[in-house]
Amino acid sequence: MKLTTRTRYAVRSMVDLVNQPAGKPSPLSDIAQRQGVKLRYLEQIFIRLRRAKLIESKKGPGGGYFINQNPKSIKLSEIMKAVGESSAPVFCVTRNSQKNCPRMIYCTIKPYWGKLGKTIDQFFDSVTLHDVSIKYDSIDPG
Amino acid sequence: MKLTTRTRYAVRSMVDLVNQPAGKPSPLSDIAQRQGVKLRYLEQIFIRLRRAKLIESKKGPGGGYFINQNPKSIKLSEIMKAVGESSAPVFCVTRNSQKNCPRMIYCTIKPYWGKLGKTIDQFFDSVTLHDVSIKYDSIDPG
DNA sequence: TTCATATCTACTTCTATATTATAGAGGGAT
DNA sequence: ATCCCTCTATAATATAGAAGTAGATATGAA
Repeated sequence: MKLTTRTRYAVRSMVDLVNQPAGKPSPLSDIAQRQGVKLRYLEQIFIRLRRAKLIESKKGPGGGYFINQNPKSIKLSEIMKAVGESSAPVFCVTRNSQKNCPRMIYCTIKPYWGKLGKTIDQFFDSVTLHDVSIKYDSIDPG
Repeated sequence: MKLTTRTRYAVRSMVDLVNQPAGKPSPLSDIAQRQGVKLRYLEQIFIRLRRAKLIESKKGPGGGYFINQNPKSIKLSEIMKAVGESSAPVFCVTRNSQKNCPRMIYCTIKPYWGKLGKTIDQFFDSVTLHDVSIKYDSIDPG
């Protein structure tokens, strides 16, 4: 049950942006260097983030990417969605592809995969960009 | 966040075994046919399940695989573990590989990936083979 | 006009998963 | 004893999707 690097880089880069001076664009090359990620790869990720309106961009010298909203208002689930990561643990629990599985009528397992997907969804919905940007205080020892 | 086919086939095949006459070995070729999975692939999965003592085997004519314990006592987490699926969403939250990530000292995200992993773990720990073998009664509409 | 930046499209490489293949070991039946 | 059925083990190959690379273009500030 691994996350893709696209997702991980996306979250890391968003945290990186949060830590930059507010309103000041960061060139992607700087972000790539700070995060130790190849610029060309990060480009593709940032285009998605921008299209999802999670970040804004400014072209030309002095340009770059920046966040123009409160990190507390951005959920991880939005970042996931922007870069195309799905929480569905199997293909058959997403709405579109239900019809493709010939077992769906009598499959006794599927409802549990659905539950798992929802559990994961709830996690991503409950954690904000702000949360993952600050030092974690372990309240519950779970 | 997809499950591998190895995991899915493992769970499906275990359910298949539950539905066979108790104590009577099922030849793997039959299971493969019923499940629509290639025998050669299923062989590898079943060896792992047997090594984990989740199932037993009998060689020779009339032999095959069978379950010799209560499906209520087998957790999905045991099946996952047997076939090598991990709930860790990123490599750095498993104990062994912690040392490999140079960011672990100051990374503010990692604790949340750890939490996600635990959440997934809890799910797999809370669902038994019996659960996924019977028709699901949706009690909570969540 | 020049340069720094983002944006877009396409292509290549890589790797884990999935699949196939080959050989062997054990055991029941005749 | 021999045969065939079954599991067991390991190796080789194929595939798909992720990861990474490249080239060309658009935009805007100085």
